[in-house]
Amino acid sequence: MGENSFADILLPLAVKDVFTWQVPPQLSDKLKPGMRVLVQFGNKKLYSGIVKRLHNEKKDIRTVREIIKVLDEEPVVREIHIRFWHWLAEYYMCTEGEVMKAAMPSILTIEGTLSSPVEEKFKPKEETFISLPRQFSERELNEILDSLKKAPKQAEILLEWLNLSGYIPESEIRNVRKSLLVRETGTSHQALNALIRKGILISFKSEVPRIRETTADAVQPVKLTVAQQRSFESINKQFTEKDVVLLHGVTSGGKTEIYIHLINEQLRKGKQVLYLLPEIGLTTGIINRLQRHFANTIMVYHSRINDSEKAEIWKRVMNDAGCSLVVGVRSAVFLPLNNLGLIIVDEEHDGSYKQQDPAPRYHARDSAIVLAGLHHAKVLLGSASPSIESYNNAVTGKYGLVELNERYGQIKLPQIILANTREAYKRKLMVSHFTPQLLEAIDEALAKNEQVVLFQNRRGFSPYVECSECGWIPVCANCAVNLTYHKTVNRLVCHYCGFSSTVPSQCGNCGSAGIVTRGFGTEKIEDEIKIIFPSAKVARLDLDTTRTKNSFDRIINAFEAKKIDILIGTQMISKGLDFENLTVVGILNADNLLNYPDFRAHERSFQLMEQVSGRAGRRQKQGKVVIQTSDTSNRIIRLLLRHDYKTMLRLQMEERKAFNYPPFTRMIKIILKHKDRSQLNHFAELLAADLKNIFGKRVLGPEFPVISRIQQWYLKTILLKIEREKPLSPVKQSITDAISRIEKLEKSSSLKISIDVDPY
DNA sequence: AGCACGCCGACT
DNA sequence: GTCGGCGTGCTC
Repeated sequence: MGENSFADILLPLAVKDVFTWQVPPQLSDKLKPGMRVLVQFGNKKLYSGIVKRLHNEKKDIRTVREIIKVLDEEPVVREIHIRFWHWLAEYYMCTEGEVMKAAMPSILTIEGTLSSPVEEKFKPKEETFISLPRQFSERELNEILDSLKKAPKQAEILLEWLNLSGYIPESEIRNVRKSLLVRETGTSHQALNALIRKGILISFKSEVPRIRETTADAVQPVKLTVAQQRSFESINKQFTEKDVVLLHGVTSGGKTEIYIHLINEQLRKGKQVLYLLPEIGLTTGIINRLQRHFANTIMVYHSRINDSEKAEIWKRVMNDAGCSLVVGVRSAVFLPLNNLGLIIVDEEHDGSYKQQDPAPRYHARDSAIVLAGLHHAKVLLGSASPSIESYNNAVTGKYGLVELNERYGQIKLPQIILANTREAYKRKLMVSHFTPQLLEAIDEALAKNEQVVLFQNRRGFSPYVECSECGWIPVCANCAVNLTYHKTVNRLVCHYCGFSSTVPSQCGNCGSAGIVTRGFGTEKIEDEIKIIFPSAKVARLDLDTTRTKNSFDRIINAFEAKKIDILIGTQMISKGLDFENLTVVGILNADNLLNYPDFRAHERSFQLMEQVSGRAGRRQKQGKVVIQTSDTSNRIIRLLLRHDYKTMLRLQMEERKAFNYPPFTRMIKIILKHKDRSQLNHFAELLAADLKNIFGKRVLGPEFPVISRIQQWYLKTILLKIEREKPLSPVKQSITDAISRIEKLEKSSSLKISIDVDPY
C-alpha cells in the first residue's frame, strides 16, 4: 500500500481524461482514495481534486507535477461513491468531474490560482462559551458574590450563569453560550470581561453544529390500518425477490405511514434509509411528520439550506454520525451513505427528479436504483400516479407492484364537473375566463366560508401583447420567445433571460397603435376574480410571488389560516397541500395542458389534474373540481372523470409503443448551440447526416426546439430513439465518435454540444 | 472548463 | 506600428 507514487485525480471540471499527479514520498502512507488534494492544473490554476486511484504506473508524459497538499485527514467519499459517479458519468454521457461537482457541496471544492491561492472554505462553526475555571464549593461561591457587592453588574452575570447552567456545587459544570448569557443579563461585555479577568469565569471557543438538533422524543408510529398493513407486508414479501417495488397508492391512502414502518424496520436492523422527495414536497409537512418519528436520526438535505450546512451534513453522513435517515431532494442521492438498506423515492413520477441543465443531466430515481444496487439495498417507489416507465417495469415483472386502493378514513373522492368553454363562449355565457359552472361553484363555496383554488398553468400561455391589425407580437431580442406582459410593472419581460422593456405604443411591423393584451396568466386571473368577487380575499402563488425566501410558506400558511378565500396558482399548488377547508378546485384551461407539444403531455396532464383534484375536500366534505375545456370528449379527460388511472396508463402505453417512445425505446437528445444561426444549421446537418449513416431512421431532426434561442445562443436538437434491447455502450460510443468528428472540423470550436440521456 | 498561443482587423 | 478579437489545442 504505502509506496504508491502516483495518484489519478478527479478535477471539478468538464475534462474527459484522467490526470495523474505524483505523490510526495512523505504523503504516500497518509494518502487514501477519496481524499481531497490540492493540485496545480495548467499554467496557473489550482484545484481541489479527489483521489480516484493510487498506483505505480508511470505515464509517458513530460511533466508530472507533485500534489501540493492533502486537504483531508480522512476520505470525504468512499470507493462505492466514486464508482457511483463513474456509472453516472458513463450513463448520462458527461465527465466524472461534472458529476463530482454536482455531488459534493461546493464549499468542499477549492478553485484558485498560483498568484492568489484559495484556502479551505469550509470552517466548522464556533461559538464562545462561558464556564467556571474549576468547581467552586457553595462557600467559595458566596465569598465571590460577597466580593462583588460593589460590582452589581458582575454579580448579576455570575448569578445568571449559575441559573442558566443549573450549577450545583460538587457536580458537573455545564457550559453556557456567551451569546445567551449576554442576552439574558442584558449587560455589556465589559462586566463579563471583568469577571473573566478576575478568574471567576472563563471563556473559550468550541465547535458547534450548524444543524438544529432535535431534542424531542421520537413519536411512536401509529398502528397501520388493515389495508396499509397488507401493503406493508406485501412490500416486504416482494423485496425478497425484487430489488425495486412500486407502491401505487391512492391519494390519502396513507403511504407515509407505510414508509414510516419500513424506515423503522431498517433502523432496527442498523441500516440507513434515504428518502427522496420532490423539491416542492418539502412544505407538505412530510418532513415534520418524519421529524416527529425519527427525531435524532434524521438529516434534511434540500436547496434552502446553505453550503456550510450541506458540507456539515455531508461530513456527518460520511462519519456515520447519527444520521440513519436522510430526507432530501434530487441531489441527496449523492450523500455518502455507507450502510444503506432502503431508498424511498416518494412521488416517483415527479419531473423535478430529472436535472435538465447543466450536466450531469441525471434522473435521481433511476440513479437511486443503481446506487441501491451498489449497496445491495432495496428501493421503494411511491406514487398515486406512477410514471409510465415505472408502471411498465412493474407490469413486466422487473419491479414488484403493490397497490393501495383504500382511502384513509372517510375521505370522499371529489365530484368532477366538466365545463365546456366552447359552448359557453358560443352562448355568450363566459364571464371573462370563467364558465358559469365554475362561478357557481366558487359562489357556493364562498357562501359556506369554504376555500377555492384556481389552477392555471403558465407554461406556453402567458399574457402577451399583440397588434390587433397585423398580429405582430413583440419577442425578446435575445431569446426567441414572446415577451410576457406584466401588469403590475406595465412592462414586457422575457422569462428566459430577464430582459424587459416598456410596452410599445405602436406596432413594430405595421405601425398601428392598436396594441392589445392577449392570453391570461395567473396575474390576469387574479385581477378578474377580484372584480367578480370583490369581497373575497384573493392571493396568487406562482414564480413571481414566491421569488423571495419563505414567501411560499407565508402564502400557504395564510391559506391554511383561512386568511385567503381564493388562491390562484400554477403547478406549484398541485402538490401535497392538504387543506381541511378547501372544497373547490378550478382548472381554468385544461386544453393547454393537454396540447403541450411533448410526448408526455397526456401523462403529465392526467397526473397534474388528478393531483390538483386530490386537494379538494379531503376530510368530511366532498369537494368539487371544475375542469374548463373546449373539448369535453377528450379521452384523457373522460378517464380523469372516472379516476381511471390504469386505463390511461394502458392507452398511453399503446401509444408509446406505436410511436416508438419510451419505455419502448431509449431516447438520447443532442443539443447543439451556436451564436451564428447558419453555422449552427451547418454543423447540425452534418452531425445528423453522420448519425443517420450509423442509426438510420432512429435519428430525428435536426430541428429547432420550442425555445429556439436562449440569450445569444441558437439551439438545435437531434433526437435518437434507440431500441431498448440494443446494447447501450456501443450506441453511446458511436454518438461520442460522431460528435468528436464534428468537433474536429474547422471552426467548430464555437459550437457547443451537450447530450441528454433520457431527456424527460 | 480555463488558458495561452497565434493569427487577423481597427485603432491610440 | 500595437491592442484585442476569436479559433485551436493542451492541461498530469
